Amino acid sequence: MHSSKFFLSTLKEAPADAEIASQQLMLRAGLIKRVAAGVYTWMPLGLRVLKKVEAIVREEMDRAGALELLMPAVQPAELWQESGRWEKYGPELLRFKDRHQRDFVIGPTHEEVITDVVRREIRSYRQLPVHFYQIQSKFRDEIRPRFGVMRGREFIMKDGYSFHAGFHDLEREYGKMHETYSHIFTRLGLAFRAVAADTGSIGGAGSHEFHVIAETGEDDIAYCPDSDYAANVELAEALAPATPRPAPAASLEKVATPGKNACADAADFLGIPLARLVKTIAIMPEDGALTLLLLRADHTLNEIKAGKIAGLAGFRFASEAEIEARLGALPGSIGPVGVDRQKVRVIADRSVSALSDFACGANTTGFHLTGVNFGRDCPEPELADLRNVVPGDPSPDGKGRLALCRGIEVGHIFQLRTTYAQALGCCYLDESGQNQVMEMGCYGIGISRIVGAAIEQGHDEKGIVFPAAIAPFQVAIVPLGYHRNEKVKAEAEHLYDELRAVGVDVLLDDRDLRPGSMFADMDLIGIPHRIVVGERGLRDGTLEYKGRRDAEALTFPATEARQFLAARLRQD
RNA sequence: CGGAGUGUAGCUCAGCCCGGUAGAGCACUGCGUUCGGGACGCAGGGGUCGCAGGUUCAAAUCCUGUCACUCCGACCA
Repeated sequence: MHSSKFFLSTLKEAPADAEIASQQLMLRAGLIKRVAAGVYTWMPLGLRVLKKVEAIVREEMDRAGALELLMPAVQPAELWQESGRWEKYGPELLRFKDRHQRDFVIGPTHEEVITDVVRREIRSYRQLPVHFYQIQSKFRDEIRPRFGVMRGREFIMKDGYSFHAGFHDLEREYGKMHETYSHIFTRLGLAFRAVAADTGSIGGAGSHEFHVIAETGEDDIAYCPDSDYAANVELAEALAPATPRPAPAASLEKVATPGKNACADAADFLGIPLARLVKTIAIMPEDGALTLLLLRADHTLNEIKAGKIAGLAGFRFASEAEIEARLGALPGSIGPVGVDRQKVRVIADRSVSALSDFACGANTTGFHLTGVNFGRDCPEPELADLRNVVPGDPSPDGKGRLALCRGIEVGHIFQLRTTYAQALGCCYLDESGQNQVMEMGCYGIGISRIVGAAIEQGHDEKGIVFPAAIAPFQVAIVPLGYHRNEKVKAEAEHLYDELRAVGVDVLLDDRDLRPGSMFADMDLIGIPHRIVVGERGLRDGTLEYKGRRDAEALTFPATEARQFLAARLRQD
């Protein structure tokens, strides 16, 4: 490709509202253009990157035996009503009516459509297993689209769905996909980690997320540097403290703490560490029975864990009015002492149960209690794992301590089991002629998000540093004086033809620009290898090479260009 | 959904407080000089100041409404 025939639209300055490096660089390099909030056009340069990501994903999925198909973005409401998600899926699901006033959605995912296809097509266990996948645009009406293509509303996803006669076969396919995903992200040149993830209501160990490690990631990942344990913080278990609760030493006292509603203020005022103050979070389960959750003030509530406790599914936080009506005090002054256990359920994180002589709200507005002890001052609470793990917590696999990092979720594999197959009646006849519900797995990769994640992981002050596998071009030829010097032009074109002939993806920058502008552009758009053809070098028959990450350029004989580059490209 | 803020040229922004008929840098067009890390000179093109009302002799500027976008919060006890 010649630059003059291509379309480069680079900017010196990033648009003001771009927040993170990848978003700024994608806009500056002209990979994408914003059309609306969370909606982007992929420009020719960006599309080349996207296509390379797609190609790798497609190749590995095909190799794993999955079959590509293409489902519609527009889906009839009936399917969503049948699965129950027409009601369950919130405002993220974009709904609309056609000219006949029939309800439709723009697909945020395709479990319903694929299950509908399979239930119509497959009758017998002899036809199973099958695994279909597609690479296609999705739409989710995110509350707050941000970070460019990282959390866009319209985005491109590879989504695959497998169907099985029996759970064992699903587990086999799941394992194969775990492996396939690892291959894919390795080939893409990304630093990633596979982490155990929440399985929601389905339960079991059947869900892993693949995260690209990056500071700007939106997920917290807990991992153990001394073992292979890794889990999303949503899921990572906070083990019960190993040390038993010390015997009570202090007496119960009620202390006025006017205006000290925030934990940090109250602890400070009482002169105790945050870890000895217990905060009380009032929630309202669906049955309307007020429930108090007790956490150490230095810990934070994990809502997913809380939602899994029997009776608490679908809870919401209690309102100030509800709290005052049931407990007689305002939030910030509530606690477990003196509440009527017949009417109010009290659940403590296991770390709270290991405390003695702690402080908490007094259920009198503006007062705290100190020297509180379970058993003595109030009944023992129910115990549960309610909190998010923190760095230094023991690893759940017993092999060291946890550390935290941030990750960008680029892949997710999930054992759906029979949830959708059951709802939609997706069945087969087994060997004995019995009707059985199919076991299902689903496997997603955020294609467009990967481009952002790769840039988040690979950039410097000059711009993008693409992994070789997904760079828009492998090699840039920058001729100095293309329009003034016939020799330079001839040598550049010769090299271009030579590289093209052996299948190298090369961009020849034949624009009539000053050298600095061309260098800056080639660096900004992240091309891994650069060859400079200049009058100076040609006088003694040399060209100049610089890798995108290299500090210095080096020269080599022009006659050896092809071999020289072949060696460099092999190292990618 | 709550809070805050921003809409002026393709991009980054000034002008608004204190009303007087729109600017800078980059980008773009032409000519010339330049040509190994985002050149310089001269001459140009481009904006109904988000939109709609209102106040005023006069509105980018003041007032009201509206739309769009951005940020923060939604672990608060």
